[in-house]
Amino acid sequence: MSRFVHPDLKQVGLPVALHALADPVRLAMIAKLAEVGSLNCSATCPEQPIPKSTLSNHFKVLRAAGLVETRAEGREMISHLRRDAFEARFPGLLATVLANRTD
Amino acid sequence: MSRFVHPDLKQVGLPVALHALADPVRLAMIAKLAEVGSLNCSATCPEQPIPKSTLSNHFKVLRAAGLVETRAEGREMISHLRRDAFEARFPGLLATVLANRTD
DNA sequence: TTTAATAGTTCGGGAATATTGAACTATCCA
DNA sequence: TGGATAGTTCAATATTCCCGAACTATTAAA
Repeated sequence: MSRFVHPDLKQVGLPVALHALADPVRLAMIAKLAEVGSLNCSATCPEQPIPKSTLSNHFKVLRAAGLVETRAEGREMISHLRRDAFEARFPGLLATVLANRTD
Repeated sequence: MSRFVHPDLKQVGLPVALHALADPVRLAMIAKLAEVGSLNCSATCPEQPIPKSTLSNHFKVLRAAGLVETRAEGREMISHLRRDAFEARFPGLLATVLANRTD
């Protein structure tokens, strides 16, 4: 279990951020995180049965986009949105995307 | 030259829209269209030398996302943003994305 | 009317990405 | 200690993307 990479948002470009948001599974994960706050990895998963390795990859994409921060807590990996940092870098973007999401 | 497909925006999902926006070249194209109005295909192209076939593909993606409408005019293909329709489907999204774009 | 030039599309194959099963690490608990 | 749980990493497969080459359609020139 190596440490996770949480980039400074100055280094995140808009295309990377949009790409991270442009996936139904990741959108569902982010919506759930926005709703609930912090969640462990598998609880963030939507209804469909997503393999663990795929889910792990989705988290990596979300972290690389500066959307999510993950910390180890016991054997769980707890993730939460980097709301303020992301908002500071891309004002209004997350809120607009979430508002336009249809379940 | 077949006719272009311009979907009803009701059929366009948020991930498709975000995916279309999540590319530097397409973002530049859209920014230029937003600025100038209507443009032919090659004039929409950014500075870098993008191959014609690639550019053509980018337009197909933009059309599929409901962002752009293309009509044939002589031997040119004139494209313009579907501003109102896109805004009605995804309120605030295009404006927020364009506002967050750094040249 | 050919012939050439322009503007872009379509097709196909190689390059780049994404997905996922299997093996692994780390932690907790009995 | 051993087993169960939580998730990562790796490597192979599947999918998507990019771009050259060939094509269509229109305009212009010879």
